[in-house]
Amino acid sequence: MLYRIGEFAGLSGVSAKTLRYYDDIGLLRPANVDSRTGYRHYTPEQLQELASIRALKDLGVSLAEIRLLVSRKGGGKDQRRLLLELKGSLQQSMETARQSLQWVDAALREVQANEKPIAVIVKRRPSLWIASVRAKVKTYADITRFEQELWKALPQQAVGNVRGVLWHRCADSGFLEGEPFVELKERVPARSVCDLQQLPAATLACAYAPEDDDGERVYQTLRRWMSVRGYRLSGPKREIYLHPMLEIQFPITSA
Amino acid sequence: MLYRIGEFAGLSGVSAKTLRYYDDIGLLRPANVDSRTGYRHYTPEQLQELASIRALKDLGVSLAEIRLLVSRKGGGKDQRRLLLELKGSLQQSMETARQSLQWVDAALREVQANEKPIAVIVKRRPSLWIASVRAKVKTYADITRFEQELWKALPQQAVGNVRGVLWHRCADSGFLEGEPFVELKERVPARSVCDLQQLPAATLACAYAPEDDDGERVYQTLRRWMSVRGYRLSGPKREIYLHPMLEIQFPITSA
DNA sequence: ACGACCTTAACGGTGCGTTAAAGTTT
DNA sequence: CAAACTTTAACGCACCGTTAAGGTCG
Repeated sequence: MLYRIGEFAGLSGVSAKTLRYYDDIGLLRPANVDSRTGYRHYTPEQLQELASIRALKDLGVSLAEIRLLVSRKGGGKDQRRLLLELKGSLQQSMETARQSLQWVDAALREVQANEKPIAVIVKRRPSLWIASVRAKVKTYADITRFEQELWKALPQQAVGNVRGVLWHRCADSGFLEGEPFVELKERVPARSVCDLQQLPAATLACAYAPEDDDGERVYQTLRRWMSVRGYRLSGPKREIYLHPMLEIQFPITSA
Repeated sequence: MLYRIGEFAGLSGVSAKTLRYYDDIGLLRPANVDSRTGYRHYTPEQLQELASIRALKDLGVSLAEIRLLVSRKGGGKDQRRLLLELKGSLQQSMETARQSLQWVDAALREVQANEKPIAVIVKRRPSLWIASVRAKVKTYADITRFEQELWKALPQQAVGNVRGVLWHRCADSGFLEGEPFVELKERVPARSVCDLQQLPAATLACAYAPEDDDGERVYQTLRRWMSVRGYRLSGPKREIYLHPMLEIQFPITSA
């Protein structure tokens, strides 16, 4: 008993086009192909094979992976490994969805309160040579004095585009400790007024605020974003000047 | 202050190619394009806009939807609606992942026990004219007698390809009640030995067994599959003959 | 003038749906 | 002979990555 493609499609609930595609990519070859007409013929057993294929696909396995499994149908070893992998990726996608849900709920509350939701994105930044001065200050505004001092101490042609402040301690801890810095495009001789160092490469959770804003809402959002995802701070927070914007960066490591 | 595409790409963590694509599809137009050279220029504010775009994308929103949101930035109404939709789809995908996880765990146990996991697929079937005889029997094999009776009572040219049994009661309930049926390709006059009726359209959870198997494992798998997903049986179970296979179908309705 | 930028254009990959033109079966 | 099937071939979708060939900037 052999089925032609249309009947097989009807029985299996898969379109004829999909069956032809599965033939083309070698995933499910018809049991027989008429050499004169090119008509494809399938057996009832192939209904079961197709069901296995569709079940795996519904679990999110790619057709290429399914083909590997079906072709080298051998190892129970391979099967176990695939299933474990699958389990991992499913757990991952559940966790991602859970976190996204938390974000959406927070965004709904913010929209309710007529505030614009704050977007957080993750970036990788390479390490960077910088010149900086570290200072304890009473208010955020006080830090600008040190920025100017740093600026004047350096040869202009060596200064890059990136400028900002590293915050080692923030208002929560009783006093502020900031470290204005500028990127260095070239090596400069050491000097007394500032430190030369490498800002380490890092993975950063970032968000933006207008420069004239105090950014408190952004800081709060980033802190919550990290705690929801189970990240920890892995260094001083960074503020980057992008007039008229301010980019606030939290260096993170997982757990 | 304007950035060229490369610098903007570096700052935002998005590739220049992606930025060109976003320009092409009208999702993020550069603030300025040099009419002579075609160079694109971006503002710092666009970093924030881009961050919102990427945040939405990471939540699984399509670029087309994001474009709609960004362009008609008006209604908080629209925003709320989108967020609620998003919440729904996220909950859905979490639920799907949860169910898939249960399946994978079950499959792992089966592989452990050296059994081949049974694939379940869902199909929609249209309604079907059938002729049938209903009978109470002691064992599954006893039903074949009625199948032959039905077979002999019908004009061969009216009989279609689909043949099987509807099970109204199975062994669990103390006795068996089955109803062999055949598809009718054309109307036939009523006759005493069998009923003529329409098998209703249904959504079916299906799995396969070799015809010589009793199919108990398949039944058990289908029952568990339904309970995990919160489906209920919506009619008699169907067994379809596809020699040498048997397709077992549970008609389902959600919850 | 050299390298590091920028431009458009084109193909590739996934998993098919959707015509279109032509041959086969009943 | 017509209707209902089948075949291959081609384009399209989303979201870019990846060359390739050629202008621009410092």
